[in-house]
Amino acid sequence: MDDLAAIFKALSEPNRIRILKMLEIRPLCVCEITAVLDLAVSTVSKHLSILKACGLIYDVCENKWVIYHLNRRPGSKYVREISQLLKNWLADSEIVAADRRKVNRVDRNMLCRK
Amino acid sequence: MDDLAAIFKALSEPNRIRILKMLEIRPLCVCEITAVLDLAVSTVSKHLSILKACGLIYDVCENKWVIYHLNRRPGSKYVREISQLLKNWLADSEIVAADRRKVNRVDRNMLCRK
DNA sequence: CTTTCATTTCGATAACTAACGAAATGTGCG
DNA sequence: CGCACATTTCGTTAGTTATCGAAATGAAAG
Repeated sequence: MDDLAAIFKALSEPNRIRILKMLEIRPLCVCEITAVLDLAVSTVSKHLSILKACGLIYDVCENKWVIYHLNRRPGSKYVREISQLLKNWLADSEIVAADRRKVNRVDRNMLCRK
Repeated sequence: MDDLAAIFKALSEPNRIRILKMLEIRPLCVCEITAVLDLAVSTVSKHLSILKACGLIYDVCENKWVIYHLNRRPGSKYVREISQLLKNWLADSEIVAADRRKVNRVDRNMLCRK
């Protein structure tokens, strides 16, 4: 019950939904997500930790980046079934479409090498 | 997007999930739900207004009671599909089982006539 | 082994939420 | 009409959350 409520809570924040919809395009590092959402890095990191804590996403260290992936084989049946619904939703959302265009333009090598 | 987030937020509160699972048994008035959850009436009324605002439940005035019903034909596809999942979940939850036993014992005529 | 830099953690603040009791609302009955 | 009573609204309080910038962490590269 509390597990389930925690999953719903994770999904109750529009910025976190945007992150999940972005990750459907491709795995992303923190700085790429930050660039798309236009929030402070620490804020994005916190959102990611919440999504990760309930199993919606997972992360992999790669070179100097932490790459976040959509979890396509979740252990929890709640996560599995809700993720499946979410994948089919918001295809017509203008915000999601705009985020995805930005995802295609953004490149961690450009963003982070100063 | 914000609609969807609002639905997830409504579902992110354990007491509100309990209310939805109770309403699967039968429609209930505010005082019956209050008796089962053991919260202040005003708190329960607020939870019900949140569930109603996003279309998960609806209410009907009947005599001196306001009877809340699970919305089994939601207009929103989000509500429809999430409700369907929720109906199949938490069957094994001890809290839900206990609430449902209480629902079967509770009677608005006994509760409210003093 | 020190510098660089992506990320996380910390500390602070403002906004929001759940909870309560009391007051207001509204409905049915005498 | 006016009373009884179920429900909602209001005002308050305590706890939580989203956000930021600064400091800490940790890993790769010179």
